[in-house]
Amino acid sequence: MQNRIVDILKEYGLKATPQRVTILSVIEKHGHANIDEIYKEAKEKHTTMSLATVYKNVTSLVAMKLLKEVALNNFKSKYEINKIPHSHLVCKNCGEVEDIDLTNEIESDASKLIEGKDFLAEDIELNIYGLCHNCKPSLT
Amino acid sequence: MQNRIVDILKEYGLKATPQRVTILSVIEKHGHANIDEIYKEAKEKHTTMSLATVYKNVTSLVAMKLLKEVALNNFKSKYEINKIPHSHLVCKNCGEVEDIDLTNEIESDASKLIEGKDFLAEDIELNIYGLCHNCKPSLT
DNA sequence: GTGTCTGCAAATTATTTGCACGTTG
DNA sequence: CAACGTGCAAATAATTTGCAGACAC
Repeated sequence: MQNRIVDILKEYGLKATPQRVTILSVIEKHGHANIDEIYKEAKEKHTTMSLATVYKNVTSLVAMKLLKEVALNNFKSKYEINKIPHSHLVCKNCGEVEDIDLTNEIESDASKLIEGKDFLAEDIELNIYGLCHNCKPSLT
Repeated sequence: MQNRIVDILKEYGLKATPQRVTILSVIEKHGHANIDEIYKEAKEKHTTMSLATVYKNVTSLVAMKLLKEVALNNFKSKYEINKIPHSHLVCKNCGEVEDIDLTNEIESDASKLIEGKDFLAEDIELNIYGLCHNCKPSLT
């Protein structure tokens, strides 16, 4: 598991420092995490971990597309491992993000939408905001 | 035009201060604007306008759903007048946002996606990231 | 007239940077 | 051992807050 991360980092020409590996494994474990969540949890493994290190790593890992930012209404951005396109269920109450499959249908509908527009589409992002299974009962 | 904004504010029980009306008309004029853009342009009409006033107004107008936040990867959130659901073309290079129609097809595909999930969907948000007509020629 | 709103300044929070030192490859 | 990465502290940027005076209604 850690080895897989180390291998991926090497592919990208990045040094597999323990801090960096920890940051990635925290994100992978949770699926999605914001800077503070990453910092808090990574610090448990690595008491010396600094917030600046989290920022620097997340920024560079996003730049090389190993991570992907998930910008959210009302909440701080979360970060996920960049994998095949998928969509998100976002809880308006607690900010939790859950992945769901992105069917090809949506991609093809999206390409219909931009037909005739002078725009070069690269990624499609579908976020569905609502209430997750935990928050729904208490708020409805 | 300004009158329409004044009427809407009254409906919402908000005082139609010149600052607030200006903020809304700046957003309406541009379609989408972030805090700094709103501030900069509103300040031209209203030399005394403070950034805190922009923040306070945007926050409360979003809370009462007259405005809607558009959180963006890599850029500061923009704000738009909250109108019927639609999608966005987001330029990765310059951050410009353009509206496109959200067809019902996408809504129905989205409801298929969440079928069987224990999640109460409220809004659907589709953002297509790529290069706008201005940035495309220089970057491809 | 009064309750809301503004503008300012200060406080808080978020993010970035520079640099000396440590570690990976 | 060379390049890269870390941790700390300081700098900068972003956002929020408190409060006194101004203004909408």
